[in-house]
Amino acid sequence: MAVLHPLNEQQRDAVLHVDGPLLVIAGAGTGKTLTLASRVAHLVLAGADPQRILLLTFSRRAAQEMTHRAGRLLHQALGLQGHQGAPLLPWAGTFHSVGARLLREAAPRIGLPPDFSVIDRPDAEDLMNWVRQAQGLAHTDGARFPLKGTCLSIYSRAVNSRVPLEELLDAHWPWCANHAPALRGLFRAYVAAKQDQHLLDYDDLLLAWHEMQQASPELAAELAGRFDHVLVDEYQDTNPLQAAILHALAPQGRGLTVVGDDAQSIYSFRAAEVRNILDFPQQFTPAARIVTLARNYRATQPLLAAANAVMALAPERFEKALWSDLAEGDKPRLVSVLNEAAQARWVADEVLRLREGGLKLKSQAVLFRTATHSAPLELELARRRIPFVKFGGLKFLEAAHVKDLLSVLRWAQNPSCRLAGFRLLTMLPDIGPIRARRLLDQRALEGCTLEEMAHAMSQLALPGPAREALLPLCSLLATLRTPGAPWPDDVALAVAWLQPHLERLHDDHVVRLLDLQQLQRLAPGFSSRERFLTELTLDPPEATSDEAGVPLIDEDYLILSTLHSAKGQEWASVTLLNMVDGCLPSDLSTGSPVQLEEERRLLYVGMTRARRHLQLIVPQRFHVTQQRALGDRHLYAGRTRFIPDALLPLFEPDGPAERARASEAEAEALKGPPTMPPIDLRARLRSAW
DNA sequence: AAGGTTTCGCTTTTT
DNA sequence: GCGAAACCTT
Repeated sequence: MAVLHPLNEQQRDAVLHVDGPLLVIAGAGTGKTLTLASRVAHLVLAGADPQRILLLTFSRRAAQEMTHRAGRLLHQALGLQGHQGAPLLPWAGTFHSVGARLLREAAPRIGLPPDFSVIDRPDAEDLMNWVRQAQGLAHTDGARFPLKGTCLSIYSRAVNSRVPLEELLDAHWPWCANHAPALRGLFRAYVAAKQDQHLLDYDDLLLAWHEMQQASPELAAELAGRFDHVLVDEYQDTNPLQAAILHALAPQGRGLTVVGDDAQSIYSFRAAEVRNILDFPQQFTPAARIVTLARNYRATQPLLAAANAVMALAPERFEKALWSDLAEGDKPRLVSVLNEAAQARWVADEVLRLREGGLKLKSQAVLFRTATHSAPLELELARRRIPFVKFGGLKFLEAAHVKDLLSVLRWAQNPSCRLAGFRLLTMLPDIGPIRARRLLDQRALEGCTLEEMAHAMSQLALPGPAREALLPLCSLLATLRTPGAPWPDDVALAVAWLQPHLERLHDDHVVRLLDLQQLQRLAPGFSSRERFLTELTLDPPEATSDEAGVPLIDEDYLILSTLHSAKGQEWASVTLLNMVDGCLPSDLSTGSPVQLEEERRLLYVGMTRARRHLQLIVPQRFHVTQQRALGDRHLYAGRTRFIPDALLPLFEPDGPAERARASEAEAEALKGPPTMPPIDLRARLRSAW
């Protein structure tokens, strides 16, 4: 069969496997996507109904990639011509987005309001904050209560890991352990607030899905019966809750395929459990079949040797060494530079040098541990007019004005959403938290007609300007809530309402308005207001439309990305920034061996993104923001502990500092007195206590 | 009661 | 170099 032709033996095994559960251990660059897409195409050719195939991936981007490739394979196999991109796999998406769709559909039967809104992380934090204030936890003198973000992290982890609160606090937030009872009360109130306002946060999408399976065996069976095949990508990054959902979807493991790589598990902070993938086979009787893909088609042997060596130092791992036919190639380079500024200059130089050599900017990427690490490089790139797009970090959707617009649409869609109402009302002149709350308590603004809303206003003594500003909002809501209002004209109306307020509140309203217009252009791509709101919160547009000049689609640009966002991608050339202890592993993640191991895998993920060129940059001296109190704001940092001296033969030393050192060494040999080694000031500071 | 201003404390990774 | 809480002015 044509679909099988380009595959190797193991890949073919994975594609042809029938019936029982299957685990595919797919190392980096071993053709995982091709294999999974081929399996889907093969299933369809063998008679499976695409409507009854559930494909769960980690990100929406991965889902698109997968459906695209499966579609192409099918087209080729069926000898179809051209562009007939039929909606091939309607059930491809993230756990969260699929959960949202299933819940929306089942809402009437499970007591869920059909107009529920999905809220993203910042909104959930706002709500948590609201409840936190209401419970008087905000200003408790003495024992500081955890901030909203921390509260939400604890809540989320409790839900996803299914670990009791006290145990969780002891393990991950020991300094909050004494707040356990207060946190429990807070969470209870948080859940009540969500239910009152018809809101589901990210965790609810999984939790409610799971509860729906548990609450009714009939419903569970019905859900399971809906799909003949369930395929899960990046299984190493699933958490216990997702594992439980999956188990209920395919109790006997029939038609269940999971694919992953334990060496690339990097989401434990989201309660992902490597154990999920390691224990998968034994969950079933007979145990699941295991197919291992170890032949790497991406990188050259020298790059793989270095990556393998880094992972080989991990105390615990699933034995598998990647190999490649591509013997030719350079070792990865370990580049010493003086400081972060020198790092930025070196990277810019190198990027241009490679481009001269014929490598497009788009096939080069610069990766880093945290979004802020790229700041000096971004400045340097802007200075030299090298276009780039950054992935990870701040999202378009998190900008205040974008949230304002979405709040209008959401409040129209879901009148119970006080979160949205509060946000909009407090934007108006002379309306602050108190009046906003009073207005919301009237509940009349939840109505559909102007008359109802006008009544609410008359109940309150409002200053003139507030009254005047409130009217247009009410009339907008009344219009948007009229059944059968034409979509996507809603967005234009909302923008028109928002514009004068933005002009009044922000100096940079021109840029903000441009963002909203961009959003307005996206709207027609969604079938309804509800889909627009839901899909946008579950899959925010990646790149920020910053004023820095967003490159045109056909223009060439360099990729900047966090290591996490680089998952699943590959580039001809990859440069890793700040390969020093404190950045990787991150200072915040050196607490436990488990965290440390995850940082090691993060380095592995970064290194295995490269096809031909791999550069690891080590700034000798770099700026540490936490150390302001010390006069010297720069510190000497050592090379990352994941590349100890023993591994150096696998790397090629490079960089100006390296050359300087080489010539220095030469001079030393002639002169005599040794230079002082770099001092690890931080170790000294730590040992002082 | 709102809204602007200052000061203090913390600072990852993402669906 | 950022957000939340306290402080101060209208």
